[in-house]
Amino acid sequence: MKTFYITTPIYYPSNKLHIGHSYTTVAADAMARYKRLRGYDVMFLTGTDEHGQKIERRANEEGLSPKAFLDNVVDWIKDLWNIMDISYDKFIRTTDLEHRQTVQKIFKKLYDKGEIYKSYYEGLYCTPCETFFTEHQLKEGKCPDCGRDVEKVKEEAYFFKLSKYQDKLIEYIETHPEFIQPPSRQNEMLNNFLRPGLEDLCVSRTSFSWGIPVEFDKGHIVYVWIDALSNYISALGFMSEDDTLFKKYWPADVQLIGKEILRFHTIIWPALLMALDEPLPKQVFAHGWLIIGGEKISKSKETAQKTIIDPSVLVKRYSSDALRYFLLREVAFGQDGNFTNEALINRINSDLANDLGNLASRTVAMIEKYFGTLPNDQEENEFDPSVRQIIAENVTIFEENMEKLHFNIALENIWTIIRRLNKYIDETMPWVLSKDEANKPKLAGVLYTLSEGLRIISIMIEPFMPNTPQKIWEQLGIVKGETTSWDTIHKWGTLNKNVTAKKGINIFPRIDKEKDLESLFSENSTPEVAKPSKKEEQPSKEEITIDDFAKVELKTGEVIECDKVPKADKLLVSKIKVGGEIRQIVSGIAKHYKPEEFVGKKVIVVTNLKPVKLRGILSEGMILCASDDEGNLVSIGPMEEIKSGSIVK
RNA sequence: GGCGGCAUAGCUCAGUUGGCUAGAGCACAUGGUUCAUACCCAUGGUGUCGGGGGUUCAAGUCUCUCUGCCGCUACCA
Repeated sequence: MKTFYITTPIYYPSNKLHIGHSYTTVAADAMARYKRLRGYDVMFLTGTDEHGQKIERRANEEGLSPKAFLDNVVDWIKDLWNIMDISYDKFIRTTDLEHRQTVQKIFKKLYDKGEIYKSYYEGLYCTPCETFFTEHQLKEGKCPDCGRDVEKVKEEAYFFKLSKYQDKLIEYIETHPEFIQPPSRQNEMLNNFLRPGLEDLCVSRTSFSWGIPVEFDKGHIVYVWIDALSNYISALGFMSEDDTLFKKYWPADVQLIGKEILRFHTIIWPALLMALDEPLPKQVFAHGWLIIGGEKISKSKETAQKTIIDPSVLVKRYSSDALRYFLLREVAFGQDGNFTNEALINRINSDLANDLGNLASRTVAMIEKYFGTLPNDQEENEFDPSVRQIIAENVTIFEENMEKLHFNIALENIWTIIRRLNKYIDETMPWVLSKDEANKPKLAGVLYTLSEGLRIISIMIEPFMPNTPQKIWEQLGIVKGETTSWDTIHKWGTLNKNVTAKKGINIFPRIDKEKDLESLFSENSTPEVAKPSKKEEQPSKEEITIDDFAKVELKTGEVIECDKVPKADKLLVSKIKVGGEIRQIVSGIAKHYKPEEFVGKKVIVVTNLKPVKLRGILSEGMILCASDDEGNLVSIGPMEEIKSGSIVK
């Protein structure tokens, strides 16, 4: 039997998951279900990445041990996948004993092979500039900014020889165009990372303890790269006593990821596998993001506040089938797309209720009304050939699109069939046929075509909407089995002629959009509303004493001059009058302030910060700014008049 | 700044190797229909295919250039 191994990333459960995580997982699930229907032996893996400093800190905040904190979140996640009908075969947690052991073995093996070596965090350090540089950043062996000598600074750590794989990776990507999908991402990786050159990768830390210790050097913790990435093979028992699953399923057929982690999965991960002498996944597919509320300035906040993104709320309200359909239909897989509750309801109403639900409803109603059970005596009509042709064509294209993970087009193919059948009813006008007893065979033929069409549709939607097919089958008297297998969608006439229909509840009821959008919020006292999810809440820092704070010298000042730093997108260089002196400060605020509008601003300046050079320009201090997790930034100044140069404390 | 991508109907987008009157869905309008979930079917766009040059018998499709967005990347003390 052919195997199919598909993975999602393992999610970082420092908080609850949101619609974006559901998106990836639903896509993987649809693919897994599709392949199972096609007769593959499927392994579908998802899970959680549970180590690291942030988890440690979050658990602390909650007053729990990391493990106890994680168990709660993981239960929540599994519940979510349950109500979303995610049919994963295995859920891996990086805190699983088996995973921890495998990671230690992998680390050891790489170390023994000389792929990992102990060294020092050996930056080439320019002391005046306080900056680490890599070899190729240097200009003639000197600091590229100030031209002075650099020195090596050391800190003990383990390194993976990533640089060694640079050429192999380039060659692999160039000779395997299907490896990185969509193709546009290939250039990104080649141009930005591979061709400029790779540096060896630091794969251990000594700065935190919540993680997997390096077996032979306990002070070191395996850093995220090897810990998290190897889940894809540790889940299959790689390097364990029983590695039959690994032998059976590896290499993965598709690894789905969000585009933000492309680099790890197309450079570090393959390099690790090369170092282990294991084959690379056949494909890494980076899908886009669901944008909440969009980028449009005027509307963004309002829309974001009015968008519920907690998937469990949406599932309870609209059903998992509807949400799953929407996620994969609305946006081209691989591109970014907008997510709004309104768009969701629109899709449910027009595609699911009006087109599909209503087609089933009217078909069943007519069979029930005119026959109850269709007679054997059935006659074709002039429109049948074209219906059969549309179905045959779209079934074929559908399968091609599924192979390419073009879910939205695949769904469109199904809806082309649905529309054709709705049209077919108008063409054949069964209610007219029903008025003449002599037309009964013709009428039965029409209703059979509709039933058979619905049967085929119901099978095609199964990967996307696992609960809906059964509802259709029940109403058409179809029993899951031989007439619902995948192959039969190619065989027109599989359905027995004596279709017996029994009307049930509406498969997809229409939704009153206006009312629903309102109640979506009133019913949920604390709805999980949209917030850009890419940046997590800033964790609070360690407590400090007043003496620590006193080390910082803050003074008021005024911007008297401001210009863009050439060749830098984010930097502005300002002259700030602080009391009697004038300081030059470089700040990364060009995205938020135009130089001319920054002039005249009253600001607060950190005046005893060690000067550094940024882009070759001396910066003597720092301007205080506040920034939120949505990327907004404002400078902070005195609220009322006060003499320039006043101490702030 | 470097590399890459995108700009097509009110909205979301398709448009293979350049070739007949530029498409789909949604929304809107008109007509039809009543089996059905106020649904379905039909019809309806004068769209400068972002602006401007060029190649060609022929360009949304190739090339140059300008403009505007986006992604990755460096600089955010």
